[in-house]
Amino acid sequence: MENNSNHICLCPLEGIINIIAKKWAILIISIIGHHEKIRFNDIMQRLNGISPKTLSDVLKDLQKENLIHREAFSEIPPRVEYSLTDDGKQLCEAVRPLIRWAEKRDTADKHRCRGTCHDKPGLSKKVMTQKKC
Amino acid sequence: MENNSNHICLCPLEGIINIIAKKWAILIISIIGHHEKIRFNDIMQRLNGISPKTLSDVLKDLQKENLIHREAFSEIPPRVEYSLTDDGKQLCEAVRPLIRWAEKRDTADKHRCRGTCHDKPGLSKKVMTQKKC
DNA sequence: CTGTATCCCCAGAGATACTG
DNA sequence: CAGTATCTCTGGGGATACAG
Repeated sequence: MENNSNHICLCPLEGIINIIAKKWAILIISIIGHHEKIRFNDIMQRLNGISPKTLSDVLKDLQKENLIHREAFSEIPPRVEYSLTDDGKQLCEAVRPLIRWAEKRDTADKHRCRGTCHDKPGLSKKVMTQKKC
Repeated sequence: MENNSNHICLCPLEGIINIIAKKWAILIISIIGHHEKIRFNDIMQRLNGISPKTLSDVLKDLQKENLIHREAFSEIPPRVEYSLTDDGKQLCEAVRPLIRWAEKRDTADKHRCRGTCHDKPGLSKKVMTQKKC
């Protein structure tokens, strides 16, 4: 790749960085993106170890960014379903190459993700430990 | 249906999150990716306000991740040139849809990027080609 | 020119307990 | 079930000065 003609403006990136740089945001977007609708606790379980507060925070952020949609049912017990907005779906798509790249890199380099995700030694603590692969 | 039929593996995401979630990482990757080689201070200027320490930190991270290549010349004054490795180039490609999405969103929504990136003081003309919004 | 070496600060992430 | 309410604490990021 060389200095190709298509320009790039880094300014918009500042915006998305505030979104995707959130530790859990991409994860959550991806998870919701792979379900039409998904409930709070389901997300939480899939994120293995996220605290409800953190999840709640990110969820609210994503709502504010108009990336996810929140639908609450006035039932007992309460039920809330999250889904992607159109913007969110587009983001999810845009993120997919990134995930592919990560997967390729991951398996090519060290086969980290081979069903042993639940006990990975020595991964940085910033990293979440996923259990399902 | 929520458990096994439709899952994606989020484990690889751990890796990339530690990379792209760094506030400046994607920016830097993109900047380097749009130059074959670029020097420390050039990056710094384009990042409008990053401190040398922060830049240095991220740069080292990216090196460690084998995403960028660092070539130092034993000259006086010293010269160091950064470029993307193959992995870095792939990442740069993978990130592009994200940037496009961000651009689209940006201009559609609020036109936040109104030329602010055009007039950073002290930028040389030759890099202005990429600064088009 | 290309970085280190320090010091500081606060937002983000976690843990836990509690509520509508 | 779906979240708040607190409290803590770490480390990323900034500023500044300095070194090779």
